[in-house]
Amino acid sequence: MLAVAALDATMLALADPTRRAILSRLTTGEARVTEIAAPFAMSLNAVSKHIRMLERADLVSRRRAGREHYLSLNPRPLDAAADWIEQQRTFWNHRLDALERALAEDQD
Amino acid sequence: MLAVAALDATMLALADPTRRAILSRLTTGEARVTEIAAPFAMSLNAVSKHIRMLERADLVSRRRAGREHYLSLNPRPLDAAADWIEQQRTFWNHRLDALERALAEDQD
DNA sequence: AGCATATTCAACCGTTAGGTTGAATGATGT
DNA sequence: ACATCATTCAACCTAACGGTTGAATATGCT
Repeated sequence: MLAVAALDATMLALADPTRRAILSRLTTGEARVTEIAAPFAMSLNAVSKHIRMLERADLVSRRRAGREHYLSLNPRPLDAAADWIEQQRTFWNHRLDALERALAEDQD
Repeated sequence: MLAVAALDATMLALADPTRRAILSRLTTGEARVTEIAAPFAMSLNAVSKHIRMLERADLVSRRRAGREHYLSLNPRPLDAAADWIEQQRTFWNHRLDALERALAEDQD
């Protein structure tokens, strides 16, 4: 139950291109909210909200240093997302293998 | 441009748990709309809409046989999604390596 | 103390997601 | 021809998303 809900939150967080860009930015290392917001053609507030969603999905964590908030990436939830996709491909390939075998039998 | 938009559509389609369940179902092979809808506690119409979104993301394609529509999985767009996630992890690890080297230097 | 900076909170707005119900379309079977 | 089955279309609803602006909060600087 909890694992499923966690994947839901992760996938939802990844659905938005701005949030994906924020995560990419954070692979380089920590950054403050203002720094993260700078490249985007939207208000600081909008970016702040995106960051909050990333925190809810536990993809980002926050370290307060006075008035500055340093965000950092937490890549662990990405594992479950990658696993899900990998599973789909695995099952898909199994099915294709079965199809191939069936076709081979037809030729006999 | 197009590649980015395609990833957007894929990620958006994957964001919903019902749609992910539909994709999982389709790894087994083709299925009709009614069959796909059966397990879900929602109307056929709702599932039909989800399927349309999956088609828009090119994750599912449709073969009409009389009044029955057979859906099948197209896993190719998943590659880009998996690649994106893998990139994040790669960059993240590079950054950690750099950190380790920095710490090692500090000890000299 | 007073001003500037970093960030969030709160209220609002337009669009879309996700669902419903009811009617329309189109193919099947008798 | 007719009733049934498979699916979509259309209209509607509510909640959430993604954005805005303006005020609040808290820290830092001089």
